[in-house]
Amino acid sequence: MTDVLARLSSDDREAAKREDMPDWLTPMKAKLTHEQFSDPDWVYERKLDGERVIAYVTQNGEARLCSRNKKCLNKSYPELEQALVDNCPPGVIVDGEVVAFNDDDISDFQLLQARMKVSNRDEARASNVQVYFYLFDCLYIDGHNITNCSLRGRKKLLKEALQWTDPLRFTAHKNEDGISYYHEACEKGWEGLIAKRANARYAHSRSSDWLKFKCLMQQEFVICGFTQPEGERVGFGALLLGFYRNKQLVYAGDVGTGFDDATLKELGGRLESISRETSPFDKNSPSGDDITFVTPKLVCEIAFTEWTQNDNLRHPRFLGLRRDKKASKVHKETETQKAES
DNA sequence: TTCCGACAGTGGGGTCGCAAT
DNA sequence: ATTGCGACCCCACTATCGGAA
Repeated sequence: MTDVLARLSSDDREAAKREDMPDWLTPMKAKLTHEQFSDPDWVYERKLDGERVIAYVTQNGEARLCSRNKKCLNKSYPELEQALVDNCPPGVIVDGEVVAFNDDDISDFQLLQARMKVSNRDEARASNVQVYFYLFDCLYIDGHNITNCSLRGRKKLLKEALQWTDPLRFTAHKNEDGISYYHEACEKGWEGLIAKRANARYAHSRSSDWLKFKCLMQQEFVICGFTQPEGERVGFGALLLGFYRNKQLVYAGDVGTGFDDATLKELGGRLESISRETSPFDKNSPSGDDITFVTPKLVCEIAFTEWTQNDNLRHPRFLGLRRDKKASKVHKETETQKAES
């Protein structure tokens, strides 16, 4: 038994499988849940909003960065490639998230997108968007595939294997109090938490051994129009959403999911009956052949992850109609409103 | 029998690059 | 030169089916 694996429990040592380093391991994915919990058999990590990257550091000491869909990302993050070459032993596969932070220290996907286009080291140095690689798992080390070992065992080997210096960061976790940590996370403006079953092996699929506790935003919007359905879809494609700012309707993007077939048909019929030619929006109205505008009087509840820079919703989904709210009272909830007459 | 996981299909914002206009 | 489209990232959700529990 090698020194590296000697640090594992006897069960984990048995689970480690000696084999050549694989070219590709399908990344494990988390399932979304709305029921948060505290359980001592689980650990809780900060959920970072960035790009998933699996890094292969070969026996020759070369680093290959792969996206979730097997695309090579070395050109996007040359400084991460170099950091892995310098600080990770050869013959290791690690799993993590590449992120960029905004001024409030919140992982910011829009900022990261500005960095994804970088294609060499000079450009990376010149970019003012700094990226970090938060590692949270180790799949292969010291000639062994350790995906059948427990999460705790893999994390232990991960922590000891690398020299932890920026831009490489170890993803810390809490061993208890999932619920209070979740509330803390949302107050800080984090994207949420990932809860992981501490003794679970690494599954090459979406698994309920990893669960997303996402912090959600939710508010009402005015339905201002709809798009035509495509393919087998019935009723309508998406709803055009708006809110009032200075008594003008501002476009907040579209929502196209969260409906079952019955709702698509029913609501689609209702929208047809209140359709109109002119846009209810202010001068920044969307336009297009497949858009039908409606009289802005129906209000719906929408859950989403965040506002984008253009006043659009990210990851929106329809929760239901609101009958108890007047359309004219719908504002962006983060904006302070003057009293309306 | 019921439930769960995997897939396909629909929809979202944003970015880039290339082809058609 | 501008526009449109697909391919990437990040997703949520519904409907369906077959196998596990």
